[in-house]
Amino acid sequence: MKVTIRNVAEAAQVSTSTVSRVIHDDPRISGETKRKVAAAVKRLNYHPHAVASSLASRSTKTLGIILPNAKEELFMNPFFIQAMRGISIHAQDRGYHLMYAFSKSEEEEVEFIKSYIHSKWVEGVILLTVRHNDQCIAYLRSQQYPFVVIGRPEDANDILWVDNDNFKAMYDVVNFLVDHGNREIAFIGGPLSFNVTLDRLNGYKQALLSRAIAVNPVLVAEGKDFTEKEGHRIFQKMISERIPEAIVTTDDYLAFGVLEVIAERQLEGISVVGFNNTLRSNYQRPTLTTVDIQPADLGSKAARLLIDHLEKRAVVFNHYIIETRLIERDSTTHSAKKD
Amino acid sequence: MKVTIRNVAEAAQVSTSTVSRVIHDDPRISGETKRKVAAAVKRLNYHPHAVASSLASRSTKTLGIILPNAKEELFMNPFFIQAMRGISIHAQDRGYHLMYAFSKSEEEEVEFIKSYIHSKWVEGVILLTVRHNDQCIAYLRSQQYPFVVIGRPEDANDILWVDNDNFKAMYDVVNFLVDHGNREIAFIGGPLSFNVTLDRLNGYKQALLSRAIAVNPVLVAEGKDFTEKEGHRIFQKMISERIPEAIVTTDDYLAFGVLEVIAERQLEGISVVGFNNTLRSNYQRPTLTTVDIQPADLGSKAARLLIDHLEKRAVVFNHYIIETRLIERDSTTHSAKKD
DNA sequence: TTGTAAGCGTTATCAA
DNA sequence: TTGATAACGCTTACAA
Repeated sequence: MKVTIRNVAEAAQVSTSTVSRVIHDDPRISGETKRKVAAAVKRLNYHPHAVASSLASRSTKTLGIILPNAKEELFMNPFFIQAMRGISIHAQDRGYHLMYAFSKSEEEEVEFIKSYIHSKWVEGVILLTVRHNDQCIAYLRSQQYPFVVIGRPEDANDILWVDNDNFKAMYDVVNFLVDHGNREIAFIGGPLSFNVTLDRLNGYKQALLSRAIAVNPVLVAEGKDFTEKEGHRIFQKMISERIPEAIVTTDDYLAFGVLEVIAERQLEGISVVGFNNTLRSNYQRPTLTTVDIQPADLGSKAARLLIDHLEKRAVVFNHYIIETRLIERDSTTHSAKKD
Repeated sequence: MKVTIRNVAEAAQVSTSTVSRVIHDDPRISGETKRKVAAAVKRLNYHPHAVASSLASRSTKTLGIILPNAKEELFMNPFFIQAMRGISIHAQDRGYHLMYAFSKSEEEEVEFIKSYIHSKWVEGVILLTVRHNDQCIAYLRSQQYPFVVIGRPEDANDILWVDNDNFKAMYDVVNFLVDHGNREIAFIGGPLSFNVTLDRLNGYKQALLSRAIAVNPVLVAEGKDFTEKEGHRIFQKMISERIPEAIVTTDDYLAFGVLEVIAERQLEGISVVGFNNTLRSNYQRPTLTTVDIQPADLGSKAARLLIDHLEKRAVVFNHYIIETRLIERDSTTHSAKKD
């Protein structure tokens, strides 16, 4: 019933090693036997047993993906599925398989990683997010296990990572706004303890500097989180001191909060820009101008980096920078029709 | 460096088979040796090599998930990531691993399935969608390979599947609308070639019947697809003949199209209900009343059904029905504030 | 260019 | 209750 390499060998009148070689396209095999074996493989409908092959060759060609412990909310964000898709596309091209697991807490994440590593199922791990003081990164690093993370980790040396250029992304956004005639531009970001926030804040400051606009501290605010509520609170407070011409934020949800205040106060002609191109940004009224971080690209490049590393290709980089894309919508045109 | 079962055996002064038994909690092992071995395992920090174990036991405890070839669009729908999450949660409890792959076309899907099956990596396959005349189902069936599908397949006999009760879901929606004083209720569905559509149409008809309301053929329409555009087209045509008091649809996007027409024509007091609780339904104005199909539940039960089957538990069912949940929002209250 | 045979790290069968 | 030992199906020195 079950056809093994042995059967093929017998059918083709060669040894099992020869069959193995033909299957792996070993160059030192004659065209003659190659044909003979290939024919037998076909005739018997033989397919190598991946598990056996993995055991013998000590290589599973499998990567593991850890999905973060997250509130339902997080999965409303297409980021994850898109990143997983990007990873899958690249992994396929390189002949790698993918395993995944959702966790319920950060500790559980580490447990999964341990189980992946110890059981020797996966040869490398892909982390889809970086946390402050990330336990997973700490563990993987301590084990010297190959892994890549999406997002720039705190200590990026000797670690594989993929991220957007958050400085440049925000730098470009601010320039875009200045080009459109805005000078008083506010910045509302998440906690500055995140690299992302810091990078974007720096991009904001540098862009103003480059256009010879002074940074007004009153127009720069750090949020406690990335929520709509927080965006609302911050902007409400801000306008009691000064009403800017435009606001850049580090997250669509912060921007939604800002838009709410604008609607409530019936402020006019104020531009707002978000980050992440969330689904909602396109259905919000007005639709929100936002920065797409290209999650599928992030995923695909992460897979590439990790596989290159596993296969010890001449890896020049330990990271990739993925281009972002500004998506212009109504929140920066002031031509939004009022429903 | 690498510690194997052999090392543990030597350290504990027993045979490898004894170690293996202890690890698998074989009942016929004395407490004494059990302790001895456990100690050695701990001391040496031994972890079984999953690949070797799989080969010997002929069981990988791994399931494969095929993600459909889909337009970007589809992944805006949280269904997939939620279903994958549900699958993961259950699989973890049962000690199963998961592999996944995105495909670019239906043929490629079949190729993935073949590769999963032939390589013997996975013991069963989970399909997240059913197509009309589904090639994947046809192939898996022809190979007699264990699989489960989310959605009711065309020939549901001898197949494992998980689905909502689409008849009942729509039946309840219509009753809800009747309870709220509506009598002229229209139905706008996708192609009737889909079981889903048919089931929901039947639920609609039966509910009207039960409330002694005649079905008006003018108020029943079949769409060519599930798009916003199609919903718009159909409803526009429908109101040229007759304006209903309420509309039920088989998909949020169809409902969005209907809402558009309502806004354009400034019709008032018309209720609209969608299906799937898409992200957008909650940000649309008015927010859309819709039926949540509980994707995580669908996933989790799919995993359960498949694993039960693989482990040959006394499986009474070849399917599970997942409850739906009606989410009431502004589109059925007529109290929506107009932005 | 091909074959022989020793692993790869477990589990399972059989015997004790 | 435990131990030998032969699988599991393939890869890979090493030999020829």
